[in-house]
Amino acid sequence: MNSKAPTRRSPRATQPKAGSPVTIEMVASLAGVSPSTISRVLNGTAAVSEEKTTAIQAAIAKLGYVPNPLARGLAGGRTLSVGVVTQAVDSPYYGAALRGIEEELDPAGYRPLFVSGNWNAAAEARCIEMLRARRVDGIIVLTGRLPDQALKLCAKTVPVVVTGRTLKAPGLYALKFDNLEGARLATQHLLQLGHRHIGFITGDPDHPDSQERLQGYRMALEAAGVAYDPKRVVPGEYHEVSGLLAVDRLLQSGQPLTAIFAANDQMAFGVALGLRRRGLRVPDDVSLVGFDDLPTAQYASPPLSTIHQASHELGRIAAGCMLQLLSGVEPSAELPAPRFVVRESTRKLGG
Amino acid sequence: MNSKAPTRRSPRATQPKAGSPVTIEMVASLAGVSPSTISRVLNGTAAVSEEKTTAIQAAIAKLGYVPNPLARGLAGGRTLSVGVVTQAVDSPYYGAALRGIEEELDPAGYRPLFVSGNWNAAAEARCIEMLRARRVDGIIVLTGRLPDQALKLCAKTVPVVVTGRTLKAPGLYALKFDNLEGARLATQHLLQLGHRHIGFITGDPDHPDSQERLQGYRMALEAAGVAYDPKRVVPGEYHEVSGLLAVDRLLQSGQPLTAIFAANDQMAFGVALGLRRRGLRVPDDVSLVGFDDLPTAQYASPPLSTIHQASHELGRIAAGCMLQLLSGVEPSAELPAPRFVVRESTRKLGG
DNA sequence: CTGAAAGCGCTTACAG
DNA sequence: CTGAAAGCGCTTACAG
Repeated sequence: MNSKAPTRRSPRATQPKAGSPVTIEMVASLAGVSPSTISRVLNGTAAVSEEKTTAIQAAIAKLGYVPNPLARGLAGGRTLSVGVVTQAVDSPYYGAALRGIEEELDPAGYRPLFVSGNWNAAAEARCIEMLRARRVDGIIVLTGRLPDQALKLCAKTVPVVVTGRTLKAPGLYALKFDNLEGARLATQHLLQLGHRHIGFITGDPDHPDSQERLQGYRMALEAAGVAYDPKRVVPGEYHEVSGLLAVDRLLQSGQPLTAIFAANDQMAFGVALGLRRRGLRVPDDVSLVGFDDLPTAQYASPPLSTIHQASHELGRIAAGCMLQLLSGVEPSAELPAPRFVVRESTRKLGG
Repeated sequence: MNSKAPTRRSPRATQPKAGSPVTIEMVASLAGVSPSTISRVLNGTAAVSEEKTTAIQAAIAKLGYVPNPLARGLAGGRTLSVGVVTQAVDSPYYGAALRGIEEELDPAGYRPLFVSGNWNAAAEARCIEMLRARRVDGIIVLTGRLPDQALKLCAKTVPVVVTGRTLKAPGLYALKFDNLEGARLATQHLLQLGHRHIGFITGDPDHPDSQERLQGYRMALEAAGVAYDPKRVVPGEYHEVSGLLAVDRLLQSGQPLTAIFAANDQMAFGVALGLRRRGLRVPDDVSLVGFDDLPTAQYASPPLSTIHQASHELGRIAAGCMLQLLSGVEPSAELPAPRFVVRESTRKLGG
C-alpha cells in the first residue's frame, strides 16, 4: 500500500494558510472524535472527557483552526459579533468610545459591528434590524433617539446595553452620565473664581442631555445665591458654528459678561473663536468652560477647562457590561462621576 | 373547509417583524417558484422569465423579505459586507473617510466592517484574516504598514482597494494623495508671503507619507532659491505633543524663524500652543501652516491655514472603486489634487 | 428558463 | 460523556 495515498488530504486541506479553510470536520478526524464533540468543547456546551478535550485542543492548535462565524451564526450559535449603534462613526466625542468598545471586546473574541444612526430614530431602527439580520449576539446603543420602548422590545430577543439613559428591563442594561452634576461643577468653578455674570450656551434640545446640563447650571447659580437670568442663556446645537454665533447674541444682549459656559467642547471652541474675532481674549477678558473633554481640548489655544467625560472608559464599560450580559451575569458597573479639569481658559475675576 | 386553516402559516411566518424570519422558502411558495429561481433574480445570476420575476418581486415586497447575509456567505455567495482596515476607529483624520465609505456603500446594500490595525503590520495581517473568515466581499485598506506583497496576495482571492500607495495588481486598486505637491504648495504659500526662515516639523518616519512631505518642503525652497537648512527641520510624530516639543527645539536652535510648517494639523495645534506658551502670537509673530485640514482646523484659534486633504471624499472614492471592482469594472478614479486653504494662521512677513 | 439536490460549516436536540 | 442526524438559509452546478 502506497503510504502517501491514504494520508494525503484534499488540496484544500493542505493549505491551512489560505483563508482558513480548516473546518471542524478536519479537526474532528485529526482528534479522532465527532464534530459534535469539538463544538462542545469550543462552546463549553457540555462536559467532555479530559482525554478528548486535550486531543481536541492539540488538533485545533496544530491545524490553526478558527471556527467560521458565518456557519456558527447560521446554525443558531453565537456569531461573536456585537452591533454598535453609534450616531456617527466620525463623531469626535464617540470616537474614543468606539475604540474602548473594540479594545474590551477583542480579548473575549468578539468583534464590534459599527453602524451610524445619524441622530435619527428611523435610521437607528433600521440599524437594529440590520444588526439582527446579521445575527449579532448583542447590541450596544450609544444614546440615540430610539424610544425606550423599542429598546426594551429589542432586549427581549438580544442583550442590549444603552448609554445616556436610565432604564431597567430584562436583558437590558443602561449606563448614564450625570450631566446635571457635571454642569453644576462647571458653573460652580466659575462662581468660585468670582464670576457672577456667566453666559450659558445650551445644547441641541433634541439631545437628551441638554436639559440636564441647563438644570445643573441653574442649580449652581441658585446655590451661590446668584439670580438666574434667561437673557444670559442662548440656544446652541452642539457644534462649533452655534458657539460662534452664540457669542454675538450674548454680547448683543448688552448684559455684562465675564464668563461663558458652553454645554459642550465643540461649542466652546466656536466661542473661543468668536471672542477672538471680537478682540476679546480667553481667559484675560472672558473665562470659558466646556463640557466633554474631547481629545482636542487639551491642545486648544488656550487649553480648555472642561468637564471630563471618560468617553474611552465609557466604551470599555459598556462593552464589559455586554460581555457580562452575554455570559449570563447581571452587570452592575457605573460610569465614573463627572470631574472638572482645570486648564487655561478660566481665570479668577480681575485676577 | 375552514378558510382560516389553509392560509394560516406557522407562528414564525406570521411575525414578519421579529428579526426578519422571512426565508427564501416562504417567498418561493408565495410566488409559486423554487428557491433557486428567487436566488437567481436576487443575484442576477441567470435570466428569469419576466412573468416570474414580477411575481417574485411582489412576493418579496409583500413579505418584506431580506436575505440572510450569513446564509448567503456560507453558501458561497456574497455577504454584502466589505472589510475596512483602518488604523484607529477614532483617528481624527480617518473619521471622515470612514463615514464616506459608509455613505457610499449603503445605497449599494453593502455594509462596512471596520477593524483597527493600530499602525502595526502584524495587527493588520490579523485584521485581514479575520475579515476573510467573515467572508467579506472586498477589503479596503487605509494606508497601513502591510507590505505591498501581502496586499497583492490578498487581492488574488478578494478585491482590494488601498490608499496611500501606488501599486498595480490584478484585483487591486490603489489611490494615492500627492503629498509632495501638497507640501510644496504649503511651503510656497509661506514663501510668497515673504517668509524665508521657515521651520519644518516632519511626520512620523514610520508613516509612508512623511518623506514625501519633507521632499515637497525642500523642493519649494529650492524653487525659490532659498537654501535648505537642516537645522530648521525637526522630527515630529504626527501628534500634538510632538508639535509642542518641536517648538522648543526650533527656538533653541537660535536660528531666526518667522514661520513654521508642520507636516500635519495635529502637530500644528501643538505648535500653536507651544508658541503661545512662549509668549509668541500666531500669526503676528510666527505664521503657521498645517497639513490635512482636519474638521477642527477651521475652528482653531486662530483658524489654521492648511493643505486640504478631502478625507471624506477619499472614503467615498475608495468605496466607489470597491463597488466597481465588485461589479467587474476596472476603476479609474483618482483623488482630488492638493489644495491650500488660506485661513488666519499665516500673514505677510512684516505685514 | 427552471427545479431538485447537494453542500457551505456549524450547532443542537435525540439517542445511547 | 459522545455520535449520527437534521437543520440553519442560502447558492450553485446538474439536469432538463
